[in-house]
Amino acid sequence: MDNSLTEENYLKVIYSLSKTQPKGVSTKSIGLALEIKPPTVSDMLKKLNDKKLIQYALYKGVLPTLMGEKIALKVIRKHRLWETFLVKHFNFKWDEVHDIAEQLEHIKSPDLVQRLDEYLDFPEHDPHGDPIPDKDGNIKIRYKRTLDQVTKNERVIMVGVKDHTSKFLKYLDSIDVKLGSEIIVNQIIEYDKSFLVEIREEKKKTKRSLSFLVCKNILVG
Amino acid sequence: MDNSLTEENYLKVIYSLSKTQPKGVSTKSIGLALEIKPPTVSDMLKKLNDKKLIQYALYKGVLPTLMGEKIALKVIRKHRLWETFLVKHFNFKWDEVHDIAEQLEHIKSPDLVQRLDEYLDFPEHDPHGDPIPDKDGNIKIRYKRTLDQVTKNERVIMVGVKDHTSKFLKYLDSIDVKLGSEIIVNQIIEYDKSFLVEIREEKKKTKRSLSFLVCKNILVG
DNA sequence: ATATATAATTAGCCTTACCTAATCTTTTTT
DNA sequence: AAAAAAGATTAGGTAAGGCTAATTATATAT
Repeated sequence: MDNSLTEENYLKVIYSLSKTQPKGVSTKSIGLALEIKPPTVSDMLKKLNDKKLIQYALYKGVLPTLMGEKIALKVIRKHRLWETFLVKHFNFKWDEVHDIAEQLEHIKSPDLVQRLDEYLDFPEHDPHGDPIPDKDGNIKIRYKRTLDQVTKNERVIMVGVKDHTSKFLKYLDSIDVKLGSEIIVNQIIEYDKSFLVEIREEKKKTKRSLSFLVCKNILVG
Repeated sequence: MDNSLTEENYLKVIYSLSKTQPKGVSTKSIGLALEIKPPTVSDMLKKLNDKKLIQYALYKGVLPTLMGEKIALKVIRKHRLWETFLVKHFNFKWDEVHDIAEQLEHIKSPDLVQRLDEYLDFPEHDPHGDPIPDKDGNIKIRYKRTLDQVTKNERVIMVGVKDHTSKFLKYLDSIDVKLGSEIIVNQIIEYDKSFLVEIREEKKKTKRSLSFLVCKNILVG
């Protein structure tokens, strides 16, 4: 009845990759994401297909079925709720919670998830701004741009990150960019596509130069 | 370096059983506790012995080494901290937390355990009255009797249970016996060794008859 | 349109953690 | 003290989830 930890991880990754590979997720990309060699992935795809959790035809990419998507969303929901919990109640930093949540997301107890959700007062986003699916798997996707798509003199709010690595998150900390920060694009340098911005917090206003790569990984709305 | 979930479960059970089988824990009892057949247990004992986590000689009982005990105590510490957390913060009942804690106890993050301990303000006992080992594995064992060892007219405090099954815990709920309850032994019925007691809470005083089996499973101090 | 490169799958193995059936050891009974 | 019973271990097998090497499909480039 229940899925193994390994199956859950495959479904989560397939679900996530399907957002950028909507025609079918490649064996290779799954292997890369899970750090598992392609032949092993092939075996598991057969298994998940037999269980009707993914749609799979030999040599074609895979996509989750409704069932598979539901399971993936449950795991993602738990992951994001736990991350929120760790940051809000245990004072972890946003760059410290991923690995722990990666373990906690596999705890099996619907009752526990429900109470966790209640304890957090039904949050809609995790500490990185990612939306938290509700208990029925509904996920609110609001339209977002990356900062590099913003035009000169626009004023936007930082609402998420695309790069979740600790390195990137710590860099954002160091330049005082956080969820909710107000960013005004003062100038765009044509030569390297870097942005000169003003970051506004409660009181502070800081001028910064942000590289194209950094802008590409900041979600604003 | 790290131990598998399975190894942790063996070490935990061997440690616990060593308290009642101090000369050496039998293969059979380990199998019964873990619901695993004796040949499987034999295999694992060899493995744990090779890792120097238990002392083992063929056909003799086993005992944890210092290393093994340390690992067991870490797992037990996590189990009891999580149980405490679930009851205190997520409003679970004391009979609902065991299975969830059985999963949570294997989450690997020393940092998380530390913050959990802090969040709970360094509790000394879990919701069943069992002592929680500190971060160095020290465990405060206070002398305890079971209620059946109490003599007539003595006044004692309920401090724990020996039977941790949901059935027993729910029975105690139903007769309003909880940690901290004051129990006065009014009479001991010779025929069936049942106890007539008075249970005192804040205001309430209730007279009850407790069977010998029930008394055997209530710890008082 | 074919040759080449890339990606995916099959074949064959390994380890972990289980199992049953058979074979010791040890303990208990008589 | 020998026989019987109980307990433990060995032998051989299974499923899950990994791997490498070899093969087969598909995609890309000339």
